Amino acid sequence: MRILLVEDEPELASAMRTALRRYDMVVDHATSLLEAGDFAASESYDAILLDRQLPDGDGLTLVPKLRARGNATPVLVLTARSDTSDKVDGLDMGADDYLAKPFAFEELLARLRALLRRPANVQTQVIHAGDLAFDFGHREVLVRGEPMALPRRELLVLEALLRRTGRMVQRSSLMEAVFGLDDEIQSNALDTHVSRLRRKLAEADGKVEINGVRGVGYLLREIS
Amino acid sequence: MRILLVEDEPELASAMRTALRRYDMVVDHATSLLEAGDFAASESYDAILLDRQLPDGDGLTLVPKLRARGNATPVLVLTARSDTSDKVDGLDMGADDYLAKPFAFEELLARLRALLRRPANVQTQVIHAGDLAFDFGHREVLVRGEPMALPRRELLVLEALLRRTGRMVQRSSLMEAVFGLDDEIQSNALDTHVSRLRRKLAEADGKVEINGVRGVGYLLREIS
DNA sequence: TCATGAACATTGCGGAAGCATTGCGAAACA
DNA sequence: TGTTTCGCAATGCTTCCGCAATGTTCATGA
Repeated sequence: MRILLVEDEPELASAMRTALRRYDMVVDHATSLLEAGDFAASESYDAILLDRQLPDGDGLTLVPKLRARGNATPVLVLTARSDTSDKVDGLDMGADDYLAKPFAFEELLARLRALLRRPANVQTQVIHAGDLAFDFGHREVLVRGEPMALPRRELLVLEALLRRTGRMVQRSSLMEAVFGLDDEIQSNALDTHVSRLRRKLAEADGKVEINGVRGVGYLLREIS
Repeated sequence: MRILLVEDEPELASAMRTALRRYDMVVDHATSLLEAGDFAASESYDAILLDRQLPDGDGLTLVPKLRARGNATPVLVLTARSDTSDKVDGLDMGADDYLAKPFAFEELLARLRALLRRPANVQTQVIHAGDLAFDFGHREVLVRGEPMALPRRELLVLEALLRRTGRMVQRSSLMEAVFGLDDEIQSNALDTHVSRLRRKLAEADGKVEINGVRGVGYLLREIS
């Protein structure tokens, strides 16, 4: 579990960090709104613990920014103020829960657990063809739901072909997708990979086929 | 929005009902645990407002029953008691939020809105694979019911893999889960942990296996 | 239609890159 | 302060990859 702690008071921050670590959480620590925004943008967290009183503004203002960026990370807001209208603000701005300081650490933990209970599986783009599913985000090929191990280069070939299922992919464009720019390949390495991929697909799936077209390139086709 | 209100005190119940209606919520009203259970089983609600002090027992006991039936309706617990340990109880039993009486109606509404915004809490607290059970609430691994001690880093690896049992977990994503940001690991530390974890799993369980996939990452698989 | 050459297909091989495992010293923890 | 755990580096091992050799297909032209 990875947590972003946004708290400028050094003592409290350090105590919380230690306590959270005791529960096997990996904690990143930001001390300002600005820093917090950067962290949240560049890393991915399971939850954010957010103090309101920060040197460069009200922590709450971070929440709508995150949401606008499509970041749905659960946010637990910590604050010294505890009257009702403040709570309402926090929850209405898209925070997920609210905890008034001072708090018992146990309660913090329990609330955190409640937030983390939600599914953590990030949805990524998946392309289907035949009985194949290619999960781009996780760089994984599934055959009828079962993962199939593929070497890196073959995976790249398959990816490039699947992105244009049923249509031609130029040889040059395949080369670029598989080898990039830096490698200067001077053999039939590409053909080799295509060949090996073909065999594996035939064994595992049998419903897709890679056709070569002389002088042009390759295309992947579903066979009926 | 359809709400189930579980509250035996007639006056309070009536007031809440009226207030909720004003916000266009459809309210069903139960006055006992038994009745609440029936309602929840036969109808479907967007949220449940649950008093703890009911004529036939502690309202909280309803929550695990619901969850066991696969009912993931958000539950907001209302109670006169407000010390920390009670709150922890409530949240750990699967309730989603907690509000101490007396409360401002505005806060109730804000918390309710926050609950309704959440994606349904479907994920269990415990993940099973082979003879393993990973209890997220208590941060503990059980092998055939017996607790198994694991160092922090290995536990993090296992957790990350179990959250996607049978599917790829990218190396980078594992690194994040295990080390976070601040550590700049420049060795094969991750491989080390995976290796040690492998050995322990093989000894203790034998029904799960961690497969490495070159250039991509790892996946945890149940072996048949 | 057949000969011919060019482009693609397949397969084995050696070097290399990536992973697995283990011991060790330092750091964290109790 | 004794114990556990962690990061690291050294070692051995498996897999992968580019290559080249060989086989196959296909278009072309006589």
